Amino acid sequence: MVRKPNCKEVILDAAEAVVMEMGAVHMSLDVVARKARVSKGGLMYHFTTKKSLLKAMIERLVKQYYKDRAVVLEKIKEGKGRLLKAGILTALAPDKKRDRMGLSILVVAAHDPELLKSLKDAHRDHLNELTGSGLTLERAAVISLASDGLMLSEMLGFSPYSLAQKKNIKDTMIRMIEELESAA
Amino acid sequence: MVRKPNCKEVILDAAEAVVMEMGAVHMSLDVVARKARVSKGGLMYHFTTKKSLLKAMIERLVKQYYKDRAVVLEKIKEGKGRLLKAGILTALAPDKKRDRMGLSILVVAAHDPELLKSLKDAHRDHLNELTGSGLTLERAAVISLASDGLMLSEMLGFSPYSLAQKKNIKDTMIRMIEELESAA
DNA sequence: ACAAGTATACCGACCGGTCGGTATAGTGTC
DNA sequence: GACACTATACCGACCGGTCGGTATACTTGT
Repeated sequence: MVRKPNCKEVILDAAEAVVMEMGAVHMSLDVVARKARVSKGGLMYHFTTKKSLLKAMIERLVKQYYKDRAVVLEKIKEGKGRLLKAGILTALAPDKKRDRMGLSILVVAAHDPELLKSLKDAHRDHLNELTGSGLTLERAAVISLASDGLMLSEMLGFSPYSLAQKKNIKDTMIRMIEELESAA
Repeated sequence: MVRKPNCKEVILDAAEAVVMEMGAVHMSLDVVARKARVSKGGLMYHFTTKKSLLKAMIERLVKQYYKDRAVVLEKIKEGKGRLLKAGILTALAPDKKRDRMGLSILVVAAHDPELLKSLKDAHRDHLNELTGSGLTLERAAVISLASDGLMLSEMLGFSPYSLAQKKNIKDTMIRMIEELESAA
């Protein structure tokens, strides 16, 4: 009987994988346990209820979210004029993690929307940080909305854009905001 | 035994209401039937499987989507210079229907993501229509992304913006794109 | 005009299976 | 010996789907 050093993380990963493969509704505890190569008892040992598993999923996600945001804020602070560029680049960056993020949000939203509260707070915090860094609410919102839009697209498997197109789109947005910046 | 004149529509409405109230996962056939004041047998008469109900949900939604798009395209065609304004205004318009739309997408995505295909096609068509009307892909993408972002926000109950703020955001985006327009 | 037949629209009990959760006895590791 | 599990059995609730039956509306032969 091998002790798993970070069993919780393994289970969380498995849960995400299950959602990706079978859809949010079909994420049952048995299936997750099997995927994580853990007995059901083992799973229940770490997460006493399904709700606690779901909660852990978004909590891990929110944690990652804040970590990413710290990087953005750092970039914004150091390069004053380029703050928007930094913000948008990060917001629109194609990220493997973002896909998983979308999936986790989807499961939780489907099972128990109330659990999204902490994510909602993180989202609002992000907006506040952006505006606090000298951006007007509107410009921050544009960045935020574009980021959300891209996430939704990836999350549902939409996003008809090629990688090259995505780059062009990003460039366009940066130009748009920079022009606005200099006009103000 | 009263015959309902448009029973299918009533059931579809009920399904959406159930999702809104209890979350996507808890949308069972029994609950939907009860909500629609139809017996389970009655529901199964109209929708032989749950999948067919889900399919009907997004099909109705896609139909509405195309109807809305027709209006936008009309506006774009008549006022050449203001095409972007018209497009963006419609894309960002706060719409009660959009909320239900998001919810329906959420259920279907949770149950059987494959069923989203027709919506995906509609989404792509919309982009093609925008680019076909003289917009570059990038500008069309910005409109599209912002629209998606707003939908995601509403869909998950995010969107910390007040109505006045939303108006400002829209104005900002319009200004941004108009400036880009004149610069080109 | 009306009975007979047929298609349509709907009811609600029921079935097999799955789900979240509980319980319990046992096992290797620190 | 506490901890971190495995393995398995079980429970009640609920789920999607079936089925036999019934009420209503439309057609048709006479």
